[in-house]
Amino acid sequence: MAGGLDLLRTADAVRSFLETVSDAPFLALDTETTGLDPHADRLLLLQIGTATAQALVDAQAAGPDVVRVILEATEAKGRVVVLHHAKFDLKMLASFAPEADLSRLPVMDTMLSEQALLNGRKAHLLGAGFGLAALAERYAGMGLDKTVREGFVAAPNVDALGEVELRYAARDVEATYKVFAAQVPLLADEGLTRIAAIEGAASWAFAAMEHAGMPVDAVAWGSIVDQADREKALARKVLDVEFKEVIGFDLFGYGNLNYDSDQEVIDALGRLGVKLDSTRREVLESTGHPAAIALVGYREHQKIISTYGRRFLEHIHPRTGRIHSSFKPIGAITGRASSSEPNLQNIPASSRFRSCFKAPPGKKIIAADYSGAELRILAEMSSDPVFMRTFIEGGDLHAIVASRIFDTPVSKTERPELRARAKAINFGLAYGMGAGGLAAQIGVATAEAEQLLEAYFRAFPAIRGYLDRTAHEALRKGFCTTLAGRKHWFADLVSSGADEGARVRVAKNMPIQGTNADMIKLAMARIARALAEEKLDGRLINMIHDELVIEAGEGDVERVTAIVKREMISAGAAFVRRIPVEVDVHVGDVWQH
DNA sequence: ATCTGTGGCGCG
DNA sequence: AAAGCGCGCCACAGAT
Repeated sequence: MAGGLDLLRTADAVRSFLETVSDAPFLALDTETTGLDPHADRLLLLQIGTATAQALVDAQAAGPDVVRVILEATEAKGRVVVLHHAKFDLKMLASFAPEADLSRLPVMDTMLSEQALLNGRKAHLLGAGFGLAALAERYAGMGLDKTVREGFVAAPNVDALGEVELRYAARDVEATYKVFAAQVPLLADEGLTRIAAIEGAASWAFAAMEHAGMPVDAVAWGSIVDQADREKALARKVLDVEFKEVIGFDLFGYGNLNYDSDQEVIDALGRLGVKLDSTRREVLESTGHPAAIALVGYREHQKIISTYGRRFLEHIHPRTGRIHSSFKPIGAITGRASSSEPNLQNIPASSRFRSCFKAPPGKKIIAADYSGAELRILAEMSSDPVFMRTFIEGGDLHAIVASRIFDTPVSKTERPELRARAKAINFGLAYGMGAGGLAAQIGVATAEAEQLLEAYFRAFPAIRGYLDRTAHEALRKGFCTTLAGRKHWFADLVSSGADEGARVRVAKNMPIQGTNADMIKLAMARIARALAEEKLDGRLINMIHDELVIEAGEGDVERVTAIVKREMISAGAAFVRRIPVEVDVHVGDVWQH
């Protein structure tokens, strides 16, 4: 239908069209919808094609069969389907064709590919941004007028669309195709083909996860907030007494000090003789002053009320009754995903919060997390013999490290305080922590922390050698890489004024944190695929960096659990090849470890 | 009345 | 009172 702007209204017509482009190495796909909410808005158009021929499909007329036709066309030819910001279209398609197995669609995503290509070197871009219009301009010299989109929101059906809207819809497919065609050699040159494939494959898992949402017990959650309200009021009374000498009171007996204002708090504490230039918790606690201690308690209640208060519950969707967070698959420069509106990756770890996420009747919640992922990755990368042996034979790494550094037997019961120090070093060193930081972390003098670090690296020279080598090499090359080949360039850090120390710490940490992200994304893609293939009642509902949360039907929970564990381990083993990857699983009625 | 940057803090 | 990394959300403060 090149040139023309006819609408295809049946799945058969789409099949015929796809036969005319069967020589194309890949297909581009896009949708136009009446809005952004897959649980409320509708699919209007589905556009598919190449750089030279695009079909516009009246989605409502053609019906969900059109998705099956597309799946068949890609599978027969072994072709990928390219989308820009696939997660959005896939969510819309999931509502449109609930019976279709979208995990079978071999997706590549031009937006995620671009983010992988520019990770850490965005600053040099003139037309910055990852929107399709920006990419079309950069790669194909095509101008796209995104304001046309408003026409779709107002349209009751495709017949209400004008020539302008249809032409725009076709150009989006043309642009997506051309952008990807231009990205393919760039991805190959940078060694990012594998990463782009993982991101594309995981985009359905992210889409399905957002679409499913998290089940939350609003009543139970509300009672936590109610309790925090009461405790905050009590804490305020205590604070008013502590500060009574230096503040005023209103007619109702309330102190006029705003305990949420750092400035006012610092001033008031100063008048009590406590001189501070920060109100961070450690600082307040270190003073030992009862007013400062009381502030710490007040802040805990205030944190619950503000960040995890009733506004959190406003994210419950009116139609599904669940919380549909928004995930950015590449949300961090390390390659980690991030979550927002609401952030489901920083729910307080205590069971009183987590147990509010309850499985509906007949379902269970599976929580599966990589055990000690970052230290295993460090062991893999450094080939440290003690780390490797400990993970291979199974043993308490923190205790073994402590025994070596302190030259005395340590276990969870024997000298546990030394084990705790070793644990702090183990985690801190991978991020480039210095003696000062370690001293603060474990509460010793800086000189003592220096000796500890020295003892640590004497005992594990391979760790120091690896970290120094990888940082040095990264700074020389201008980028660092994960085990799967994900790259992070330092250009943006440099232009933002980060000193060499900061860049060294990123160079040490990003490969570790980012490899963990590579692993779990590959696992997510494979899990979504396997669960669909086995027709099991199981779906991803959350991911928290090294943990996956799955909702499963009671009858399938054992098979789902086995698949989740198997795929997480095998995905980890794709990159961590010489160290066993372990996954801890917990099954229950609520989200818990 | 909004916008932006900062400090603080929840998570891994 | 941050020279341990990565996020997002909140309230405040100073700006427009």
